[in-house]
Amino acid sequence: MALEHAILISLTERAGSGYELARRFDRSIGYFWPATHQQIYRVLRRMDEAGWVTHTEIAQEGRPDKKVYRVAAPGRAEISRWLAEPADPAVLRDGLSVKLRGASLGDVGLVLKEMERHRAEHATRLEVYRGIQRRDFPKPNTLRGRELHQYLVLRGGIRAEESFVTWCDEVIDALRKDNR
Amino acid sequence: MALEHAILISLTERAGSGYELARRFDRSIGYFWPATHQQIYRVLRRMDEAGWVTHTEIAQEGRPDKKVYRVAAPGRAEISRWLAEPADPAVLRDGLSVKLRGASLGDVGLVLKEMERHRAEHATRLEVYRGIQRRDFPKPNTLRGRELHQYLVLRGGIRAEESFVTWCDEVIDALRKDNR
DNA sequence: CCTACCTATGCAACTGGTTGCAGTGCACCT
DNA sequence: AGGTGCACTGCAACCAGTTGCATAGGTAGG
Repeated sequence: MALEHAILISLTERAGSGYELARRFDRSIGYFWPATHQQIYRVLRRMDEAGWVTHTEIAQEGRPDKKVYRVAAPGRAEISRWLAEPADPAVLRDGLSVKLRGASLGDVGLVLKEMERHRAEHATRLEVYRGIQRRDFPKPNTLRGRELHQYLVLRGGIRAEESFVTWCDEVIDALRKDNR
Repeated sequence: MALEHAILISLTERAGSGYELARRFDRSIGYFWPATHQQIYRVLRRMDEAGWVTHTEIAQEGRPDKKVYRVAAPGRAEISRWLAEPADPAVLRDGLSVKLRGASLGDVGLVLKEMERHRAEHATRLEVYRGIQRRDFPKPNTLRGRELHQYLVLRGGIRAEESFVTWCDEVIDALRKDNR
């Protein structure tokens, strides 16, 4: 179960509250390990009880108090233990492919529309990734250690989105030709 | 929930038992919508109760009896209803990326090994896909309708695996250089 | 002024997916 | 003779993830 570890890793980079973590997940680590705030809160509490993290309550004015979590020694140990065990293969669940496969049982035109919509969404996300690359990693070949690793993960996202967009184009093109 | 629909689509292509469906999922539709036999059995029963599918019990000699399911009219209606509604974006959960991101908190060499292992697995799967392409779709530009759609889904798998393998190579190369 | 959204945490109920087990009979290997 | 593996279905327990809701003050916009 990698959610614990994704949170721990994110917390080593910077301490934060459940809410903040949920935001972070929305725009970085959650691209390949999505999580809702609910899940994050639950896992944080569990890890707190297990002693992997500690929290300090911070009173705020004008906005609700928050609990800022940071990784404790057992949490760090747990990360390196987990890093050493084999990762199971990435899970992909793509309803769009299922639809495409069954397209001829319904309105193919609608599936084509869906394809175009997804193409647009992934193109947007690709631009987001490229923006991050330009802003945060302008000189990739100077990177080392943690920053290099972060950059490489981003590269994976870019590659995945690129190939998704290209695939959509191939599909859209083929469906249009088939329709003529 | 696309598992119902993945099963229905698979059953329109060919009627079959839960067990057979589980096998099929293992080597085709399950590549982008994985499911265990347990899940398939449960969903089949639910769809049977809902009238989306019907089953005939088939007594076999030497091996256990089986229930062969086929799609009923309401099931077909349900497919085309579902095809017309928007698909939510593909979900990816990739523990390997999480590991890479946190690699510097543990033994980077081990993460590199993991990367190589995953690279090999994905290369194998890529070869499987390419084999299917050669065998089942030797002349892609003559395809139309259902076969075209199936081919296009396979193309998506090929593209995804290709880009994954290339990414692994990029990562492996970069980690090695960083280690020197 | 009212609505809507943001920060912040959390409970409760639910659905989807996983794991472990159990039974049965045949085929194959050692 | 004994073990493993395949074909076939299924129960039970569990774990992970989703959805809806509650609370509560602050800010921004129509």
